[in-house]
Amino acid sequence: MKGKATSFDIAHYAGVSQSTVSRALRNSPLVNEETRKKVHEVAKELNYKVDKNASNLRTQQSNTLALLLFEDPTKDDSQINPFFLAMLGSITRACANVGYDLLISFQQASKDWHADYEDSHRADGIILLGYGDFIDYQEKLDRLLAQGTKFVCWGAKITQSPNLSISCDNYHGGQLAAKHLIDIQRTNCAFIGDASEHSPEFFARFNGFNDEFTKNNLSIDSRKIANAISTDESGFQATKSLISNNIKFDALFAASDLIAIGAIKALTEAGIKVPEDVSVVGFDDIPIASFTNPPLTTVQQDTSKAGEMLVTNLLKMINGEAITTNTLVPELIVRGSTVSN
Amino acid sequence: MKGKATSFDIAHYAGVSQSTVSRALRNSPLVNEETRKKVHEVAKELNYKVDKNASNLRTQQSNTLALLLFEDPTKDDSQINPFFLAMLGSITRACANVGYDLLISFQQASKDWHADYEDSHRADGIILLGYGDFIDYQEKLDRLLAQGTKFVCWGAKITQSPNLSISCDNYHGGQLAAKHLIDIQRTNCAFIGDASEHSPEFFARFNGFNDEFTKNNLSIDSRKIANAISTDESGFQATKSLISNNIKFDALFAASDLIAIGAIKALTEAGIKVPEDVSVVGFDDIPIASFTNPPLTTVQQDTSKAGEMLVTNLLKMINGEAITTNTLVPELIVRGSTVSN
DNA sequence: CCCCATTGTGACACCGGTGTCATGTCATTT
DNA sequence: AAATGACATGACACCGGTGTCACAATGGGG
Repeated sequence: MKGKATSFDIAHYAGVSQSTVSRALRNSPLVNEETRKKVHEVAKELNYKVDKNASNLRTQQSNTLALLLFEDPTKDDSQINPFFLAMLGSITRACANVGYDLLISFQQASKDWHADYEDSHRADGIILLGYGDFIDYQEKLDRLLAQGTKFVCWGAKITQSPNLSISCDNYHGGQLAAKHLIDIQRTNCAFIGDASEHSPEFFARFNGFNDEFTKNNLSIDSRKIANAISTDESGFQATKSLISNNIKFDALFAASDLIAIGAIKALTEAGIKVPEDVSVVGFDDIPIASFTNPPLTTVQQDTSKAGEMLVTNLLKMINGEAITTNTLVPELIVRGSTVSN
Repeated sequence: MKGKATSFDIAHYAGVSQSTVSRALRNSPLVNEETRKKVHEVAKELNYKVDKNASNLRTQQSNTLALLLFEDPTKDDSQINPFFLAMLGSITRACANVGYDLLISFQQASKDWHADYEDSHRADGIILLGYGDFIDYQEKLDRLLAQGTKFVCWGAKITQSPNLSISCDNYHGGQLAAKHLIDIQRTNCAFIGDASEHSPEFFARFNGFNDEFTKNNLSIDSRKIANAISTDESGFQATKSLISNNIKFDALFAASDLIAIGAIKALTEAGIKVPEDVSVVGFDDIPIASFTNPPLTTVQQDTSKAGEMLVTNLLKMINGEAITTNTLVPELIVRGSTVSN
């Protein structure tokens, strides 16, 4: 036997037509039980596998989803944001559970990525994963929308069609962090992240945090807010600049765990003790979080559920079903960076 | 315009035949420069993208690689081994660099996974990634080999065709760990991992380690060897059992960082100080390693290079070219778990 | 005994490209 | 002016399945 077996080969050996082979292999009720068995037998013997390209071409669907990962451009090229890595893992699993393949691709925001996968019929739908800043992509997202491409977004705000966007309840997460710090009486608080609508996720976290403070007749001093993107390096620099400007605080809320890790490093290097002098709260609960020194108190996003939600919602869209949930409830995980034991 | 544009639509609007469109879009030298431009113009206007299924079907290749990840069965379902996650990231990048798509799939060792992707023409080649224990898969690997499926393996020993296997020089890595411990005069050493050929990677690490000790007229007491799979939990339990058996040692070599992290936890809980009482060396240098308390001294595998090597070697195989390198040189990273500063 | 419904199967068009071969045009050679 | 070749393009078979339609065989009801 040269090359791979085709359905014609099976047909030949099973003594039926190619049509029947196709039907039998897909367990169509139209074929006789006996022929069905026979065909399956021969197929197994010849190690036959349906050619996905042919099948996809004919049915016009691929049973494949594409995952596009956008990264902070300043990131070291070999390191991926651990939160996304965790999401990637859970999305992969979620896809496997529903029998879909997953295509993965890293994208530069600048590139002409939009819809490439779905347009070329490589995937039935697309999952977009990037830290917050989707405003730059708005135009491209609009185009996807106009083209009728099926996609879901993590964290982004898509005003025209809010269902496309799936995210953790970042506002509530911010509140949780604030409540905790108020509980432990650390109310002179700094914020490291991006308190502007440019980063919708970070902004929501900040707003929840800030509103909770306000509700308790407290406030965040605007001088204690420093910008950072989601890397430990950026968090390190931002915190260092606060310290060197001689700004005092006894608590610090970081918009992400990586930022928090950088912040802890900056504090420690400056001889400021965590949590004795400054309590630090992060956001995400990345795997590293429980291994830092001290272990990081953080607002947990359940990546496992998140991945599942992205996949199931996308499939619902593809199948024209209604989407019911698109928000994930975060949870506060208290560890040693806020309270010593 | 209903549905997506096809090459016939382009042909119609550009006033040429469909054949010419196909040629023009692939920049065939056969078409006139002017028509080429015209066709590209129309294609762009209609937002045309080549249908990959049709194209792949005709050319019998997919420009896609498949990555199969095998995991330790005892693993928590939502957590992926960080080392593999890092590899996944680098493989993804390496694929992107050479213009290939990457299909990702998690597999149970028991499942009938072999060659599914390549047989069904979804991928041109397969990358197998799993921690060591490929002996169980030998039969399946043989079948892949017999079928002529193109694939590469991380870490596995494939005796019939050693080029298929790509790995870090685990033996040398073990030597590095041993040299370091001997240097700092910690020679009463325990080993946690699997010192049997059942886990080829762990076994090689142990052998390198052990041989280096022997070379220096030292030895590893066999009672100080405990089995563990590559999870922190398993490392924790194994170390705990050594301690509770009242076995004394002043150094510990763990076959992987996760094991080392579990070991440190067990030691700390038992009131044994790292590194003052026991120096701990891991293997892999996963991202967490530098954040543990104390930071972990470990043998680094350059995942970035590893991913690249897997991809380029696989492509060489697909294209029938010779493979030159299949070994990665590890490097010792000294941190606080062996020497205090 | 004829009609019609049911069941199982084969023939065939079709999905949207790619590659081969044939054809046509024009400039160059003899 | 006829022959040769280069260049540009169109027609068409083909990749390997899927879905529709036609048709044969069987069985039950009128």
